[in-house]
Amino acid sequence: MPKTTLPESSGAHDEDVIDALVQAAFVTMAVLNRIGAENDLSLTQLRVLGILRDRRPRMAALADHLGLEKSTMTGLIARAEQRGLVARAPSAEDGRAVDVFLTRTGARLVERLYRQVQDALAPLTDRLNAAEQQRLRTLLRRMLAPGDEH
Amino acid sequence: MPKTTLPESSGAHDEDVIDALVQAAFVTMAVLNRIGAENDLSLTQLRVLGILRDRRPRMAALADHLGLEKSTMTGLIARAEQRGLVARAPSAEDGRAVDVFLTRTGARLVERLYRQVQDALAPLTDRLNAAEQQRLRTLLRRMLAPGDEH
DNA sequence: TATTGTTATACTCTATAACTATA
DNA sequence: TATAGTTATAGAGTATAACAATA
Repeated sequence: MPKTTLPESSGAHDEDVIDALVQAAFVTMAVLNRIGAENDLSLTQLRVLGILRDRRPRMAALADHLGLEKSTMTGLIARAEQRGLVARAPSAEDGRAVDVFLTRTGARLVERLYRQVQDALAPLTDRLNAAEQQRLRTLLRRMLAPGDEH
Repeated sequence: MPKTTLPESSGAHDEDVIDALVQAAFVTMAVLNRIGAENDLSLTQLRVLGILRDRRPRMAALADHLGLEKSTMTGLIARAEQRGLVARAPSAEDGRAVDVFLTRTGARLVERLYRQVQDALAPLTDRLNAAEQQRLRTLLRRMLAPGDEH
């Protein structure tokens, strides 16, 4: 039986794969969090921008995607809009709905953020050689694969 | 060149290992977040409890470990204390310092949370067979290994 | 009636700055 | 003087409840 799951539960235990996964998640999120902070963005704002990178969803779809309430999205998007990163426009199809999308400025920022994330995480993945990276990617993808669960 | 890093950047791209890592991190954090919410705990509170599982740090050490300000810790611990999960006691060695530790109730909760996390993530890791899980664990550990970076 | 989005309200998380007490 | 912790304050993120407009 492993003794640790929460990331800081100390060091020399017989961790299982779940412990390693949780630890990797915390390390990764810490990096994303730092990059966000350096750009005055919360993790949630980072995610919003990531979604909008290649989509133009409605408020409700955004909230759904993030697992947040509609009312939370209103504030989130309002703040991003005030900063000129995103914009809102009434939907053409549904008079009640509002589309959200990146501004030019927002799109440029997203590309910069993407490179920053790559650069910040590369030192970690580079501890593995090319073949190992490939194996890791394959395993993670299979683990995250949607649909059938066996 | 991969087109996605931020987790919701859509589906069928030629993701590299960093993309897979980030996606895995978001999925894992979503699970932790949900379990926290089901127990009325934020991710940060979850981390605090995890640290205290086998430690009795001072406020400053806790803040350091979490990458937060001392003043943030004060509120965090005060709220956990009001709920009876942790307690504070003046340090024996340093008249300025305050030790933090789990109460009996807090310790029981941590064990329950640990099992919940295991149960919630098992469906993901179980998509891999035993040998693959072992390989994944090894790769993640090597990637996260502290110290020498090659 | 049901859905989309916003507003009002309240609480947690977070940082900065100023403070107290001890070292 | 420097360090440990708290308090005061302010802003972001979050949810719930009530609401307006549209479907």
